[in-house]
Amino acid sequence: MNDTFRWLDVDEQRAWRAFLTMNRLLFERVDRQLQCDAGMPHAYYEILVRLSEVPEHALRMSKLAESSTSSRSRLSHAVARLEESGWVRRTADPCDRRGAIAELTAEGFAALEAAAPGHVTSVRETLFDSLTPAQVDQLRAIAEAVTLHLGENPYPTDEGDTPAAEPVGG
Amino acid sequence: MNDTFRWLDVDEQRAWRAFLTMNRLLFERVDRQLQCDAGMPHAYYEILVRLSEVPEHALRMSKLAESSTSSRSRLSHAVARLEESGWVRRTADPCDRRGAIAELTAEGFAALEAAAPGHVTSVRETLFDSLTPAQVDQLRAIAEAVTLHLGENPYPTDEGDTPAAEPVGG
DNA sequence: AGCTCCTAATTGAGAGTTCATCTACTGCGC
DNA sequence: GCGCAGTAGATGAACTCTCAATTAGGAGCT
Repeated sequence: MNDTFRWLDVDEQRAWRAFLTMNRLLFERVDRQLQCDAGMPHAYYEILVRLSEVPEHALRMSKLAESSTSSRSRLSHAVARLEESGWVRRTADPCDRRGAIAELTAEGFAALEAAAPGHVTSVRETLFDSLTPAQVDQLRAIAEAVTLHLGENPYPTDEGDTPAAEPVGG
Repeated sequence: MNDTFRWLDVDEQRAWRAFLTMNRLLFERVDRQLQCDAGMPHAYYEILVRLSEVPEHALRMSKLAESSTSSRSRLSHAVARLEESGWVRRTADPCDRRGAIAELTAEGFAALEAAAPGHVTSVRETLFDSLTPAQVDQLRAIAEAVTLHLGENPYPTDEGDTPAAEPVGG
């Protein structure tokens, strides 16, 4: 493509392929566990987590999309589904009537609390149990570097809003 | 879940969340690039890569599923689509008539060759350009550890078969 | 007011994945 | 040969995601 084009060298190839394999296995398991035990895919769990960490358990759709690294369209569909399940409620924003506010319901919070331990366990078993503390730190540094390089915030939650109440966030 | 249940500690939380953010951004870009420029999602590109690396450019469906870390069902659908595009051909296995053999066509190989540089460029830009060589090595080690811990082979291609011809594998 | 441009969010179609089910064939024991 | 369990793969429905189009409201200008 560029005049500086290079194939991946041997180390990069191995890293990329191992990374792909890890990702498929990891998210396959995490997703399946959540789907079975909590009735929702991981993307939806994340949305509930974001809401649970915000004052009033409510957030503008656009903010929620940012903080869950989700497209607006995806979020619309997701919240529609979560609303059907009774876990989220949508209300109009009184200040800007274009906007909608998604709010975690009591049932949604309860579902999250019920799902969290199983989810954390599966994350621990599939990821952290394999790694040394040094590797956990390396992984964080790598992920932060990549995300920042792509011009994004690695921790979309920390954008000036106040933090969590419960440690539900897996 | 266990009597040894623990929440994620602060370091683990940060690592997990940064990892999630990186993954979404990374695969979103890689997938979009391939979809736009080559007309296939990354999962399908991987299937073509696996076939291209194998003698005769042909493999039993079940072997192909293993080596692309894919479920059988997914592979069936995927190969059906790839067959429509004329990139893969399916023939019956003469030895075991339950089996089917997927074979990369000349058009499929050409499509792969055409797609490879753009794909490698996007992988480089979204991942490797952000990392030091040491981090590339750390990432590989982490991915290998996790994959092995889950009882799988980080490099499903290297299972005793002979290796690649062209460096198409991004 | 009227017009244009922009932002917020929803909607519907199309594509990919998963799950459960189904067909076809193999291999083994009776 | 017959039955039966197990394997290889395909299939259809349900679900999620993406993309493009659409609705609806705000902001600024004349």
